[in-house]
Amino acid sequence: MLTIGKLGEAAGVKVPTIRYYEQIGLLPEAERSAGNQRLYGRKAMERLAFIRHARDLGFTLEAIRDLLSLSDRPDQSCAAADAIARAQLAEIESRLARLTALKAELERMVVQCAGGKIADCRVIEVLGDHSLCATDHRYPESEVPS
Amino acid sequence: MLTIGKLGEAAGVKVPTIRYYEQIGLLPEAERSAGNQRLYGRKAMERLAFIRHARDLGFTLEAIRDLLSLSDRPDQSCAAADAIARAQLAEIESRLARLTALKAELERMVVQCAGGKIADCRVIEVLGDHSLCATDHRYPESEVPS
DNA sequence: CCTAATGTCTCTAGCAACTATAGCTTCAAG
DNA sequence: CTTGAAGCTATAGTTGCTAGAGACATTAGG
Repeated sequence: MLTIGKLGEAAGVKVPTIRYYEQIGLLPEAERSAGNQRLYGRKAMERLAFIRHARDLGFTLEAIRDLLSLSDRPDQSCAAADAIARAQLAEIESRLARLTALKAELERMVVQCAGGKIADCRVIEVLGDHSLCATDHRYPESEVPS
Repeated sequence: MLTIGKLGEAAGVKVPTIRYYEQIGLLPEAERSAGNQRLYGRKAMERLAFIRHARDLGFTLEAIRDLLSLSDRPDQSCAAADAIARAQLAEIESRLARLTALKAELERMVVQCAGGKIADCRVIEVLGDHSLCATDHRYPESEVPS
């Protein structure tokens, strides 16, 4: 049995985070030693590793909660797990597309900064004027106030 | 002069967000009408557009605060603005790389889910076992508890 | 065996960047 | 003149932790 510190070290999760996961019900309440310290066995370790891995993949704690409750019922269809993973994949693909566009715009900004004065700085200028950039702008010219 | 609702609509920023920006000092305190309602002119609109655009590009409010104070001193060198933008670019590049790796792993997981039972589900399995994935795993086998 | 240094305990508050709610007042349209 | 939308303030909630305070537990060294 491991104390919370050892578990955290082993799983690459900080101690307060483990206590937090217990608090919100992602981890079951741990056994306690005579001196009231939490003790963890292999099952807790595996559950924590599952959580950490899913977090690394960008799943929200809510999604992880769902996945964990699915994995507790191994005889059910895995369609739900598949759906959660697919949703996560779609989410990541959309973030990826967005970030790629942002990167392009930032690169343009940075390249165009000639190292002069603020008044001529493309970074400031581009940020201040939607029409200078390629990304969606949400208000028509007509609505710009006087 | 625009009321807060019109300004928000025009700039694509929600009303409580505008009040929040004022509260934390990103926007100056707005003029008020006789009935104590906020009124905004073109300068406020431009400042808000600047903030929204920078937020869209992923800059933190802190970075935006810095950029705004730079843009208030147009005679200074733009090296600082350039540095902020470059840092943001580096940050985005790193997130991009990470997301690309995650996407690959999620795709593998999803493809391998044969549509059977949870017990055989690759999604659950891969999440539960670090050794089945390609990403960094932070604890050596020797530290896995009994 | 005692002490000092860690480690753990609970509880509370804080972080970013908003979002939502409650209970008002003010404004614009009919 | 009334009604409904939009505004006001103030407070609390969100997600996923992280940091502190002050008290108890455990362990390593002398």
